[in-house]
Amino acid sequence: MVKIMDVAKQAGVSTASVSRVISGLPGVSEETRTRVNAAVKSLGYRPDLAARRLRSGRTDTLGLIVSDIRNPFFTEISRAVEDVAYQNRMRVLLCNADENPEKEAFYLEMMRDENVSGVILSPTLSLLEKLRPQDYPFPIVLVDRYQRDVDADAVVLDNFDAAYRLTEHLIMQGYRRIVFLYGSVGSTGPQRHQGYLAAMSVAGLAPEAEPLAPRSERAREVAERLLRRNPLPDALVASSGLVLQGIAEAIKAAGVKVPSDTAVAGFDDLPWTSLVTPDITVIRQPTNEIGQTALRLLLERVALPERAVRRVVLRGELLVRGSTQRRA
Amino acid sequence: MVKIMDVAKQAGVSTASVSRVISGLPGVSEETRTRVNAAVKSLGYRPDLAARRLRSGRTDTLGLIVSDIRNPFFTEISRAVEDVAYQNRMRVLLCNADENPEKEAFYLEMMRDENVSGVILSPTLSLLEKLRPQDYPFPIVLVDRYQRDVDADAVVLDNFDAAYRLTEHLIMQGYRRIVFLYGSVGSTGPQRHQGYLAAMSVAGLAPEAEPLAPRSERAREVAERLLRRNPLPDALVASSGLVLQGIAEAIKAAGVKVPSDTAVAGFDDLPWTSLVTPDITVIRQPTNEIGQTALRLLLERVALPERAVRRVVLRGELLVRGSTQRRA
DNA sequence: AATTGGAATGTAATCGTTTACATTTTGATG
DNA sequence: CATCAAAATGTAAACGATTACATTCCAATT
Repeated sequence: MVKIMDVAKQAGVSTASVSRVISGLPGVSEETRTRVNAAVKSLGYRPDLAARRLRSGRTDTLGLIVSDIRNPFFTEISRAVEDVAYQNRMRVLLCNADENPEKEAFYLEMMRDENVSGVILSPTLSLLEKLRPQDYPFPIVLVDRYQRDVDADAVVLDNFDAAYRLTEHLIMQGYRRIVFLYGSVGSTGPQRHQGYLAAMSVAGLAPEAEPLAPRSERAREVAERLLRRNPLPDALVASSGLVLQGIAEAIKAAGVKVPSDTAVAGFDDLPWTSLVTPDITVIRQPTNEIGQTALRLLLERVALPERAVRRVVLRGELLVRGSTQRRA
Repeated sequence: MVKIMDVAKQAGVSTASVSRVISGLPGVSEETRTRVNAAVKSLGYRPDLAARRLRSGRTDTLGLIVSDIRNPFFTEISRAVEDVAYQNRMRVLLCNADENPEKEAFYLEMMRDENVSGVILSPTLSLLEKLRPQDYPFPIVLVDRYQRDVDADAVVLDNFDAAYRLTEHLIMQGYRRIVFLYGSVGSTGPQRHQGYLAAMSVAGLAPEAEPLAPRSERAREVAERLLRRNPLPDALVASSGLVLQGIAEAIKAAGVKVPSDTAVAGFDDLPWTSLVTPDITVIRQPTNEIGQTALRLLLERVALPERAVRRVVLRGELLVRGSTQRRA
């Protein structure tokens, strides 16, 4: 393995100069710079990261802990983060907590050990409720999930507003008995539930909501039960892509006509929502922007640790499609 | 920051003993072991990874470079790999090459710099064609994509067989003019194409295939063109989930009846394939098994670098659904 | 009681950089 | 040409662990 000393000898300079050149520090003559670069290239020198990190205390590494990598929402965010990090030549440690607080804790410890510069995190509710960012030696940026008393930068959807508009849309289309199915273990589900309640209340309609575990199987069971009613509910609204999938399965199994028997709407513009017949009205989340913004916030925070906490709230986009056509 | 020296003092032993205890090495009395562990706990000591890696040359880190994280196939594999790694308390550096050879090269260099113990890689075709695993200081396990003359462990689907069986199924259902749409820039597309050709040839049918760039938009364009024909093709078969999605979009836009006008089938059991009407016949890849096997192969290779190269070929599962019902 | 071998423990060198500090060089100025 | 500040360069001390090697301890054996 070729070391910095070999490069120094080859270039006829000291190791300090070599270090300065490869780290892009100032105070090196143009002459030495080119000599060193030549030596580096000719010897194929690559600095030892471990040594460098040990001495400098820096790692140029960020952590990204998502709660479920299989959820396309987080996949998109990961890609966006990854992409911006690549442009900044930073490393990203991507971890999948699988909605499991134990794994989550393990990975946060790992981030500490790895001495990362910062972490982007979509916490489980259990963590969110007790999270104290100041207990960690690195800044944390929350994505997707967030609670008002947590003292960390965050970038989230305006969940209340999005659910409100989605519900409002259904009401304007003539639907009345609108049932809201939401994942109750996260923080987004309940927030969206509030938006739904508000819209129903403003319209003077009676709300009916079904909290459930955020698994598509559970959503399917609940939806199947609802679809055995007589009369059928006017509309079923899902608080997430997963719940929406469960509803779609139940609808297909029950042979219910959409939207004439029952309308359907939900969150997350997953590819299949526009492939089924009829295609489904959804709130699209700006995943790309969420990911990019999160990384930007994190980098800024790393640069200015004392700056005030910032919260970026993004607006969802209502994509009106066939599943919520105006009631005859 | 508390260092190994502090722990040693607290426990009344030397740094060497502390090191042995925390590394789980033999040759330490039960007595010291408990004393050290107590000191570690009471001081909240965490060994410095950089120092440890510098001195020991080990990193306990694996690399996973997928070609497209947004593709659910790779997401599933990532999750499986992650999961097994978590159980083995190993770190995983997950990178997304985005089907971009430049990014891919960058990440491979990064793996070298990070001194990882091994890498799981789904290479772009461009890399696969010139890949020389022996040029890298770490073992490489290929997933999904592979070529016979590459000298690396690999775990892949039996692409030929899967495409053969899928085509054969269509033929037995009474379809004749079966068009195969496949991504021609990867290695899997062409392999599946071969399976299709073989099945058609055995049945004495004239093959017709459309090579295309592996983007759903391209697949959609091609499918739309095919669906303007008169008479319509008997069946459209996709070589991947992405291509299948394009076909589904085209079918929906053209209002073609499936399977009475044209049948549809493809690869990858994506959630939406069973949500659309009719649901679509596909080959399911054992993603979980692929990921787990890849990691297992890698760990074994790390342990026994000289063992002969191994190639695990897994069988796809044919899921027969409504889109290929027997021709009237 | 002396000897011996193995286990337990300790000492100190080492991993390959970065960087504080000291030194030399350079070019401008009086 | 002496002086001086600024720029360039070099020397050597960190960084915090692991580990080769030396030493001590202990019980068993002669």
